[in-house]
Amino acid sequence: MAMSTEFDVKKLADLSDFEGSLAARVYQSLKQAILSLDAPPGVALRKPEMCTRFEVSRSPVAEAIARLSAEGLVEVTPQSGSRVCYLSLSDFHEAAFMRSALEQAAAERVAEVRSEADLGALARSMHRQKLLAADGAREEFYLADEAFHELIHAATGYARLSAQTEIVGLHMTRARRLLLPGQRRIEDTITEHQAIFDAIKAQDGAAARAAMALHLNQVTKLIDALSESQPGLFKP
Amino acid sequence: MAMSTEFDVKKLADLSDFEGSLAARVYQSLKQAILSLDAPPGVALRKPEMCTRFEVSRSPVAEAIARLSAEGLVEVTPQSGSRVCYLSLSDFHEAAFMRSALEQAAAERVAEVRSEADLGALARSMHRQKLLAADGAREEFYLADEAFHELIHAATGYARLSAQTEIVGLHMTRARRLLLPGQRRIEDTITEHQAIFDAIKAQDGAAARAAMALHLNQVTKLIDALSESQPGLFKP
DNA sequence: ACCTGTCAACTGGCATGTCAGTTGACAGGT
DNA sequence: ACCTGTCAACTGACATGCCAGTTGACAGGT
Repeated sequence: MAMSTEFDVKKLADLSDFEGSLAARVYQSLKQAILSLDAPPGVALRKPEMCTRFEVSRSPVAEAIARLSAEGLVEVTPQSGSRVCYLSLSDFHEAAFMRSALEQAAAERVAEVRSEADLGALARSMHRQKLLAADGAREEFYLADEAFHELIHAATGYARLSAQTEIVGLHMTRARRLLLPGQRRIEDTITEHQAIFDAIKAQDGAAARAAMALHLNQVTKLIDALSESQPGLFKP
Repeated sequence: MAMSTEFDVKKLADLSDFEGSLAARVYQSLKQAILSLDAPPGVALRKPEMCTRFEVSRSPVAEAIARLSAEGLVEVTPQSGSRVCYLSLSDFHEAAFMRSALEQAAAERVAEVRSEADLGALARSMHRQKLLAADGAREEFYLADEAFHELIHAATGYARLSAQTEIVGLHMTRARRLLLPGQRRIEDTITEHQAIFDAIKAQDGAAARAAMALHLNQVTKLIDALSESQPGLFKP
């Protein structure tokens, strides 16, 4: 079959990699596995298996799965089972729409209210991205990419914005893992980030919004192309 | 003291008013109480009290509080207690920012993709709002107001948008309860809704976005004025 | 009157016991 | 071979038991 229905719990990150309550750590470990597609869409999440894997009881596992269910990454059928949600093109589009709405608003606001310190942090991030791209450090560039967006969220002065943006965009983040970014896409990303940065520097809110919209729309284009070349990747 | 620290559990809605699992029902009942300010900010949520009130065990109550904590309505101090979050002007502004971002994007999209059926539903909603306003039915108008916004969310075709908008805007919704809308505000609301509707009808995305921004900004203005006239309502 | 150390009552986090609904394998009839 | 009724194994939901950390009242020293 095209998609495995089993899931090796050994791939789950150890709880010691996270902090907080046991339930919070189980949640983070599972979310990481789901978003990285290590836990493939459709796979059954067996609580007893998780309990032995993490060496915890069912309580923290149940709470973690309940939270993932509330966020739409896991679907729970009462008295039957829990499984990782299938990839869905409509879920992706919806997540992309909501995330884009929040990020456009954030970029526009940051352009208007940014401090010199914010601008400096963003400039350092741009510099770092270019260095990593030149080194071909793809994994680190991915992290720097995310960090750039988080810097923009932070510069709005809204503490919860980053977390909320992540939640509404979860289905986009997961689908994005299907794309293996080549050197070309990395360079395009930097160009798009540069446009956002320039608009923020110039305190041009409308331009920052437009540049952010353009940037996030690239992922949508790539996913749409992928779904056409590989029908069956996404559920109806 | 200005704000009660006790909370009469008798004000909680019965679980039979909701559907789903016990945990889901407890969650809805508590959320309703928090958003309506029946559960005043800062009040301690005592689990044993809830258990006797709802006649359930601690499990569903714990899950409900965990979810409210994840959404930011309740703050949990491990081994100490859980309390309803205090009203915060910054939380309000943040929620208003995020909700406005999503609603502006929704209004813009609906203006562009609306069907005739969508337009008809919105027109009926406008008509109903005017009738209720003429009757002075304030509580029903409040519900019709919310329904109008939900119709716009639904018309985007994005199934989760409405729920996500509600979540990111929770702190705005709660603070809004401090405002007792007079006849004047109701008429202003209708005027603002009409502007949104007209722009959607005219398929003018930019106008719909602007009208929605203007509409939601009114609440911010009123809350800001309230916080100035009554300092101490909001925590630092 | 004011600090301060003690301790009992309370809290949330976690482990575990129990139960009813779901499901899939399988036996038996067609 | 196919349909079908049965049932055992599994699941999630909920109840309950236990423990450690927190807190506030209070006694005793200053």
